[in-house]
Amino acid sequence: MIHDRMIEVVARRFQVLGEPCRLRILQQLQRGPKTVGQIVTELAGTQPNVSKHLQILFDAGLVGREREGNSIFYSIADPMVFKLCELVCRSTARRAARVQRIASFRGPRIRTRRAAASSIRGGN
Amino acid sequence: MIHDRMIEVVARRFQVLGEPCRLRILQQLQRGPKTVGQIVTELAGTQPNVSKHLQILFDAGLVGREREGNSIFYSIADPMVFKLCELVCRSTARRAARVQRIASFRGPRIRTRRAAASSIRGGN
DNA sequence: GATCTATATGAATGTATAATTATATAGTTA
DNA sequence: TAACTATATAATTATACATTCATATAGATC
Repeated sequence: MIHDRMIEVVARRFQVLGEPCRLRILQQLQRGPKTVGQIVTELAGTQPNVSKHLQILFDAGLVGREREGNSIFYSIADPMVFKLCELVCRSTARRAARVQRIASFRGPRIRTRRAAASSIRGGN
Repeated sequence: MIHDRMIEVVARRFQVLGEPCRLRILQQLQRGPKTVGQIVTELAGTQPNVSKHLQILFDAGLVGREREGNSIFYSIADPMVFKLCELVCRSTARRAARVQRIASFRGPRIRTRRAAASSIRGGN
């Protein structure tokens, strides 16, 4: 059970993780610290864009940074993110299997009462 | 390690969870299935808004629904979300403790080289 | 079938956010 | 100090998204 203020904080965290670019950055950092330039190169993004995503990740406490000469090294500050991703991946896989079996289904408007009664929770 | 296509899927999941209203809805459903009307009342939101959030949660496979007469009962379809929230909460608490100790810190621009060398990862 | 209740959906609007371009800043080296 | 490298930031634009209001739909009851 979560406080009302805490909900906003948790939501913000999820929101920060809800961007493919940022997940890719985190994935890259999983192997070890990297400079902005390295990330830009490997991700084939623009430097300002990557820099902003890194700032957002930093503000969220997900990555840390350290200057070394001219470069700045970013690194994973909270390995929790990988556990999160693993959980989501597992659940996604389960869901994919379910969808395969049950096939696509649009919503309750189409549904007859009998169909509703016979279907299982989470049924699409 | 995650596929490139999978990253988009995972990001979408996080994005769906990155909305306070939706987290509140999920929290309500944790105690058991509820109708849209019940959720609207307890959340003090508008009916169309809650309905849309429910649709998004449903499309993401996080909740299921079943019609019962005139009402539609929504329920948790994937309890994984609560594990996710728990992980985030724990990590947030740790981070809060750290921030307390280190105090506010704006970014690397202000930082001298010495400050950078002495600080720890994730240091704000 | 008309009306009522519960829920979903479409259109309009405001707001947040990602991407891009141009520029500023910090540190290094000559 | 000037030029150079690496990174951050400001301004702009485009797009996605949440919210609201009005309305449509499905089922129940009369």
